[in-house]
Amino acid sequence: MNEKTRGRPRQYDREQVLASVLSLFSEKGYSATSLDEISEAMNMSRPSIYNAFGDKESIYLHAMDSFRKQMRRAVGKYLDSEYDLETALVNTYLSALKVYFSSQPAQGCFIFCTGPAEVINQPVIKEKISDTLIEVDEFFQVLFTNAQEQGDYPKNMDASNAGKLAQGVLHTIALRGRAGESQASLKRFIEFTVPVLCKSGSNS
Amino acid sequence: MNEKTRGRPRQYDREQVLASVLSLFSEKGYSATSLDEISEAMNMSRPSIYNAFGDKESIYLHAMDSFRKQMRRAVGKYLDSEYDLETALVNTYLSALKVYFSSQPAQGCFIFCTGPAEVINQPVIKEKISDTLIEVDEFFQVLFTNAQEQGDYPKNMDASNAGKLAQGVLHTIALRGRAGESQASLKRFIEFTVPVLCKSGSNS
DNA sequence: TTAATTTTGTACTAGTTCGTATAATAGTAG
DNA sequence: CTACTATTATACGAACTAGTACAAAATTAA
Repeated sequence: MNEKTRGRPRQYDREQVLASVLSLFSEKGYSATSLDEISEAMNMSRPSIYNAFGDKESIYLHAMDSFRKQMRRAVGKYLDSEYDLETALVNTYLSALKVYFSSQPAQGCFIFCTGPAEVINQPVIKEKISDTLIEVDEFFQVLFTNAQEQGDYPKNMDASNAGKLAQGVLHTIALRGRAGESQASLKRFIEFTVPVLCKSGSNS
Repeated sequence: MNEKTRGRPRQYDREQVLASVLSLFSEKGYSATSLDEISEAMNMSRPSIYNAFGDKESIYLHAMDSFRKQMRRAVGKYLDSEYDLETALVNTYLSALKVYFSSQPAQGCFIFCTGPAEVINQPVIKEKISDTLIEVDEFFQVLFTNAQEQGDYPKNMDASNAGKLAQGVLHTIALRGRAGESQASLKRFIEFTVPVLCKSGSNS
């Protein structure tokens, strides 16, 4: 790619304005956020936004991608590591919790707190959420599969559903945080939950 | 209360129009639903709606109450019954699943799929969601406490957090259903999950 | 009948919504 | 210095928005 391109140079930084609009959408949700507010948050004129990111739905999809990247950066390291299952799960949840509580008041998971409302009439958003579910399910499934190989988790357990349940914990933490439950309370919940997810040894 | 009241009689049935608007809000979420659409769905003129239910936010709150009643009717019976813990949990989840998949496409839980988006800027909705979380947590906690008394669940386990985890399963099922995951897949997930919730006997 | 009361229907308003047409601006290429 | 290209700014428009003023309608009470 060329270092310098022709035409008037951009005044905005792509990552930065995406972070701004992600924060805005995370606060107000998709439908309640107007393009005027988006324009102000991004510090870009409306036509510039359209030129750069497309229409409102497309901006929202970009924000979803941005959030997913942020989460991957936060928890990706627990995938290919020497952590045992329990440690990996606890660290993953605590890292997620940090993101969910990174603003005041806590806003939980951008995708699972603001996305589902739009799903029925916005097939593209539905698709993106479904895709996110699959990615996170696979993330957790890998943790359980690795643990099975290392004798850390019973081999007769279904790692796929175990992964889904592990993501379920993420969902409820996200919702609860946004609804006002305290971070301390959710940490206690995590401490209770992780052993339950791991030590279901006496299963059929 | 009087059987016959003065004034022009109502043309609408309260329960019926609440069901209509609940269905509409469930599909589109709070912010994306206009009063024109509400008016059409309820088959009531705008001023009549204001007279009966107040402004848009108030209508939404009424819809939330209506949904909570519906869920209580669906799962309340598993509270004071002779069911053992595992059966009560499975039945509760399957009953919820029935509600979540009662329309095409599945819309999941009205409250936890459409509510969280509005929470940050609508304190009253946040309050109602928080209240719902507490009620459902207590519902599940009772199941675990009863099981402890009957020797069905280890007494050294924290029934409160167990209840929260049990509601978490509800959250993830609701989200996943709305995002397109199949009912059959979620049933398999429930079958996997319930024993995990119940049989964590070898815990510290 | 007449008055009082409640619901309903029409019509309106002031503000907001998303998206775009058009032109100015700021750089590169030759 | 002239073309070319990409981004930005101004301004607009047609549609929709939540909420309400006002009068008509339908009932009960006296």
